[in-house]
Amino acid sequence: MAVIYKKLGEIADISSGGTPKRTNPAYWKNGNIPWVKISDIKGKYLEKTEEFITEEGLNNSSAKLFKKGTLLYTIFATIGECAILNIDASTNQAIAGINVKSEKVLNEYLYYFLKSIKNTVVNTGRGVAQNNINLSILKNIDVPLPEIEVQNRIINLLNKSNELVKKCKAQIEALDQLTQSVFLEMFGDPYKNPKNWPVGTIKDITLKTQYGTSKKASENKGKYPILRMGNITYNGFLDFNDMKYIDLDDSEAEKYLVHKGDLLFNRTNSKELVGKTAVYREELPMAYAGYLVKLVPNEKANSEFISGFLNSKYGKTLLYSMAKNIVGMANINAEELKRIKIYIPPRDLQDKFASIISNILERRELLNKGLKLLEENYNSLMQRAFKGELFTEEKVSNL
DNA sequence: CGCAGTACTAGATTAAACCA
DNA sequence: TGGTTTAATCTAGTACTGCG
Repeated sequence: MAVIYKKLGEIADISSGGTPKRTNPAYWKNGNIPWVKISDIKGKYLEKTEEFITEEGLNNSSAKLFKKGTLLYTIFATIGECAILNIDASTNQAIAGINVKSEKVLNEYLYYFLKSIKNTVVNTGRGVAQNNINLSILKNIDVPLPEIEVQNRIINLLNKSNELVKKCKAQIEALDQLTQSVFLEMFGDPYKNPKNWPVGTIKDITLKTQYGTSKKASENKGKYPILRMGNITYNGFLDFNDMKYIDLDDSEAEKYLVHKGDLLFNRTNSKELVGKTAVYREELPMAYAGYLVKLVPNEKANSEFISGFLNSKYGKTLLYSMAKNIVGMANINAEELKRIKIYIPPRDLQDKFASIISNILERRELLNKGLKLLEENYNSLMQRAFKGELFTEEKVSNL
């Protein structure tokens, strides 16, 4: 039996909102009507917003009030994000509200369907500086409409698959937390130093520091991949997606290559991100850019320990307070980095910590691979479900 | 004349280049 | 090396324009 298709415009009312004048405080001050912006759309359900507008603002602008249960769909700048309203709220013109009016369509079903065609919709976007799609594109989308029972099956299946993805992410998150708690357990609170380790500065455990190369990197040409600030994550990992390349002659290679066991430190960035620190754990050396500092520890320290220290809550707070914030950019130079006070536990204990970390990282790697599979599975289920490959009317009636 | 559509403006943030 | 300036990018918000 062929699945019936209907236009989204036939099964739902679709309209977008508009922003009340920001210059009129009467529209915004002390408002109690939730105001949804694109950045509020994060998960499947939208529970709360950052801003609110007033009754007056709602009535004197093209802002519209959408009821709980409305599907929100972003149509401007960031296209194709989608969520189900779990509260009554108003939106701006970047977000369309889709109100299902046919009882033959389940809200969640439509939600998953819209997610499954995101790429197609995004590609229809037009615009000079920013892309946008208009409401008629939305209204023209063909929606496959199987029986409610089939819709329910699809919803359940995708919910389950999505749940697995979420759980896996939570496990990875937990492992990252574990790194922190292992550090605290082994060495104690860095501020109180309950185990009375000798105290010194980072300088005492540093063999040398070196700024990276100021050569311009190229998109694809060059002997070495080059690490830039974006490659260090806030959590202290290296992200090798989005690499550029560079050539170094032999005399520069020594200075501007980072080797396994070295520490990388981001000296310039916005105040929050200054001091991002990660251990370089790869076998093959890479180049690194001038706004990163390479720190090679001496015999007293293992870079995993220093990284654990700087990535601890204490370390993050300290770095934040140290960053000199001038015209939006903040700095911590190599000298300041080396002046940071740090407790110095025995080297063998630090090495033990490093080997635990390496175990955790292995497990993390496995989980990441698993996560990738789960996500692929989720996406492929989504695609197949709406092509009618998973459930047909006959199959359901036989079950 | 109201409203949808979209070009334009602007702010926040991040990344990279520059210069003493 | 170190710090400041500039560029790029991403996203939110405003305000015309033209159509029904």
